[in-house]
Amino acid sequence: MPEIAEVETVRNTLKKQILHKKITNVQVLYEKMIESNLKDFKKDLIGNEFIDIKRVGKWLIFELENRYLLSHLRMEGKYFIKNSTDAIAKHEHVIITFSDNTDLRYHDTRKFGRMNLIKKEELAKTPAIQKQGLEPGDTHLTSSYLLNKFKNKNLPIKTLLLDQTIISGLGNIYANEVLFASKINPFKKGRDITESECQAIIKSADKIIKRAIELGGTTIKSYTSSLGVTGRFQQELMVHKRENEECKICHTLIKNEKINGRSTYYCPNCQK
DNA sequence: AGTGCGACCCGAACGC
DNA sequence: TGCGTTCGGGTCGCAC
Repeated sequence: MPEIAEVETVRNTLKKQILHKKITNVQVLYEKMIESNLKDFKKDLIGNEFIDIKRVGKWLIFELENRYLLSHLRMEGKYFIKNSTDAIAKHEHVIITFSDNTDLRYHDTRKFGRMNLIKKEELAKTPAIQKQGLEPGDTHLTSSYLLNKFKNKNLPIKTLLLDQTIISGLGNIYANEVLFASKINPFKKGRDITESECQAIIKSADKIIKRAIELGGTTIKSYTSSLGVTGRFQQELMVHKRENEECKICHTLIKNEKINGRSTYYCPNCQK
């Protein structure tokens, strides 16, 4: 399940593989995946080339001369490079063919991912992009910024960490890990979060994301990035998916409870 | 405005 | 063994 570290890994691997190659064909096998006009999607891609790949939060942004192709992998979206002559595999929904007879293929078992081809000037007013908050590692992400965002909130901190308009890029796995590293109980209300807890969140989010990127992300279920790289961060998970296993710090059993419908793993002793 | 929750998907895991 | 049911994950949009 791609989070910011996975998306960054995909971005880095794809940049080495697909830039400056002429697009000769586009096949869309699952039309609902494309949020923009389908005919324009094909017409505006064919004959052009990707000149860069950027990222905002969990959104991948493929840059063309006049357009941006926005791509969100949601939980299980993956990109593969294959030969155009290879048979189309199950769950391959969008196939972009280059003039050297290789394909960029988007694969998504859950069909949750979305793509949107927009004119460059539309990027700033595209809601999904425009409302993204600050990323871990951004120097503007300070404790006063977070305190201000949390101060009137009655929602649990776990839910607030998943709100992309506050911090951009944390998903369920890293939200659980960040709270453990910060020694904060996931049920604690936003308005009760202190300045030093904000500092701890900023520090651990940055550290955990950097480490996860270093290790190529976190492989849960079937997730692999475009080069078949297997994320090794999973081995470093302290609480996520470790229900009823011992806390690696104090040996208390890790709990799993739902917060706003999302599995929340925490150590009831370390995170009081 | 803030909050809660169903819808979108389908493979895996689970219950019987 | 096989069938039916439940779950999960990020985001959006709607209801309150």
